[in-house]
Amino acid sequence: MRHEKVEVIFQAAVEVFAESGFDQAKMDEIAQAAGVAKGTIYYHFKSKEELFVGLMNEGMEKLSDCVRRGIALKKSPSEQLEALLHAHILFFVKNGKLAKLLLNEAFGTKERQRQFRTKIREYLNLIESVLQQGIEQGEFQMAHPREMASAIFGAASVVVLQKIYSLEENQSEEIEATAPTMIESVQQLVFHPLIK
Amino acid sequence: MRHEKVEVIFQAAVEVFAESGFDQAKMDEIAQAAGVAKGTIYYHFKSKEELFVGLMNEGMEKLSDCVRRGIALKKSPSEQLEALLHAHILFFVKNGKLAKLLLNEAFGTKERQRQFRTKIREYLNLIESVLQQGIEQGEFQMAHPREMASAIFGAASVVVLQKIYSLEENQSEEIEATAPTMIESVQQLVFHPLIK
Amino acid sequence: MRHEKVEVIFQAAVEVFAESGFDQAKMDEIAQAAGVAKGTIYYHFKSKEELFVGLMNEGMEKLSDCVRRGIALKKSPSEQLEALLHAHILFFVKNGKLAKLLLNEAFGTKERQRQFRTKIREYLNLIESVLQQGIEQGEFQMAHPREMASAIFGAASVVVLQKIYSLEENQSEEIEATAPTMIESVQQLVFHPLIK
Amino acid sequence: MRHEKVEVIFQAAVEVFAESGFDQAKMDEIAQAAGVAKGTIYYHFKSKEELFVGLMNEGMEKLSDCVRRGIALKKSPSEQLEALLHAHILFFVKNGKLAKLLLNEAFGTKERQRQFRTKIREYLNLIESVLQQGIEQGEFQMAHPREMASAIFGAASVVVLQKIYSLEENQSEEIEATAPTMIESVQQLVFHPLIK
DNA sequence: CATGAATGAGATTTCATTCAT
DNA sequence: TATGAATGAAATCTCATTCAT
Repeated sequence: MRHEKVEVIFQAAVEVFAESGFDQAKMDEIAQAAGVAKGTIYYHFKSKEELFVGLMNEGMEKLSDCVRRGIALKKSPSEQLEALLHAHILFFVKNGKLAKLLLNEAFGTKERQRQFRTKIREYLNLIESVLQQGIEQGEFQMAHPREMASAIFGAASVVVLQKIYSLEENQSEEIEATAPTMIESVQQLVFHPLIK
Repeated sequence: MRHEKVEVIFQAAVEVFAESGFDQAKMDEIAQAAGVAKGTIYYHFKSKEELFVGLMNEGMEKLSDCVRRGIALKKSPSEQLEALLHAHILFFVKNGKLAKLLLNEAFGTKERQRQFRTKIREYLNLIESVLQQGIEQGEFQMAHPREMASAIFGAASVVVLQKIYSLEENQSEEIEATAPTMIESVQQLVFHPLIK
Repeated sequence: MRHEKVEVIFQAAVEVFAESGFDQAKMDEIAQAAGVAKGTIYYHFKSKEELFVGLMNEGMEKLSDCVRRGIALKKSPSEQLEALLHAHILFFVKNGKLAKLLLNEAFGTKERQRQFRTKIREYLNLIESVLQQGIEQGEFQMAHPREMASAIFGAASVVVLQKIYSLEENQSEEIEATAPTMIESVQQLVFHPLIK
Repeated sequence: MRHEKVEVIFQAAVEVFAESGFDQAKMDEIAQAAGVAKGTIYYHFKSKEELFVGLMNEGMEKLSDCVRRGIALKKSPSEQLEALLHAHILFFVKNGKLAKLLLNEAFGTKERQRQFRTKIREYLNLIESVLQQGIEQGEFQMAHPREMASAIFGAASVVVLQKIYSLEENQSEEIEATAPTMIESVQQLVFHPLIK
């Protein structure tokens, strides 16, 4: 298993990065949150950037794993897509910090952001491959699966993000209770026409 | 009309903020890009934050106006929604800088980000009101119009953002040519089931 | 003329660098000695290294100028060499700080040290050219003028350095009074055999 | 005999200190070069400074011994001085690392540097005593043997140092081949007038 | 004896902001 | 109005030293 201190630092770093964003996050704050000395972080990570990238990779990895597991149980592409949306939203609901980081830090021209987008690109490819299979098997019909993947990713992500922040402003914390509502909405968007 | 220098500063600031994000953007850089002295910015704006907020407000204002104009021409809610998506995507395609800022800086706990989200909230209300009207007039059918508004906003925004960055990485600049593809995809997502 | 603050910073920097060496010299200390804020140094110099290199270049320039002026008045190579030694030692006596920096920081593999040695190399070439002329005009006789230049440079420099530090340890400050002694010694070394 | 690990650490430390200077030398680097853990160095040496001082003392000791052995074989002061120069230069040629440390770290106000200079002072006394004997026995003639000792020391040391670095820049490694040239030059400087 | 993870004091550098001109 | 030199608070990162194992 990973070194104990590294784990603690990771935990703290997610919190702080998610709360403040990369630039506003202070290594001091992360150290304090982790209950270690600042130097300890630098003993285990070469730089703030490396710590961040490690975090991101792990986060995207977990999201991917989680979604893949959800998909694996299903046969047909439409069931798989349904499971994908379900898993994606639930994951973000349970890992709100990562959701925040995702939209806060995924776009931009810095190296760390490019690395991040590479991981997102991989995740989008996963979505796209489900769509593609649906098309091939005659279940789905669409002209641009790549764009559709982005759109679905955006819908499912922003729905959760927006909910997180609006609940935060009302100081309400019961986001998990709203998960079904969000899942239902995105699934309707994808599977049923809005128009009667 | 607005003071000439203010206009120049605004122009430069959008560029720089979009390219670097709020924190990494340097007042020096903005001043240089605007061709004025750093002091001049502070003569017209109280702080970096105020400059940013001014920018955001103006940007969201423009987006709102643009979308409202698109809607105004249409009668039925479904036509209005179609026009809204069309206008939204086209606006982001033509104002990529704002699109970048939107997702880069909209989420977070800093005061400027909260102000930003207030504007986004207003824009989401606009979308929601179209959905609501559709429901009332029996055109649309959905359980959670608020969540649906977020989802649609996310889909339309992320589709453009993802395209912008993927084209940038290929050093291709013809994003305008891809607008129809993106519009078509999001409109299908909203109006037609993916499933045959 | 050079900017006033730049001059002040230069002055202070020579003191501090000479006293502590490059690594032990603190920018804080230089700022305090100069009576400016630390940021001011960085407004005028990109880095500690750049400040140091600026200093070195100026110092070696002055030494070169001083020696060249001494030489210019003389006709024969032997008179020129005599004047060179005289000027060199007197310069180091009057600019002890530079003398310290010279031997403290001229050797090493860091970039700043390489730059420094380039300047020293130029200065050694000056000495060598006097020796060379002396050989060509039949005044001097030696097999290896390049090595001889180094040796003469070392003799004249170390004599002063050693004196500076030995006086410092006795807390005596009258180094100027000892200049003739040193000049005489080195000139004897160069022009007269030790052996009767 | 000295503890095995201590020997290894000493070896590594000379390398690293010579390459980087005292301040830039990292204990980590020394430990790695020695193939021991960092803690091990601290088991054998109280501090970085103590390690350095130990090194210096040993180095100057060796130089002294070497030169003394050279002198011991000769009778007359002039032959002794000749042997001294020969031994000094050869020692620096074979122990370039020490030569580098000598000029890099001998001057300065830090405690370790003062200790270092004490050793150098002793060595200068050795040179001076040869000169003094020469004067007393009527072989030499000079007004200031102390200054002359410094000058000779400087000449012999800088000649080698300058050669070391100039060969390094040309990535040539055959310094040993140039030893006779250097010895000849310094001996001419000391024993024969440059002037015909 | 030996280790290497952990520490924390302290250094360099950045940059929003101010203010005298 | 406009300027840009000056500021200083604050952030990242380094590394000698310690100490539990």
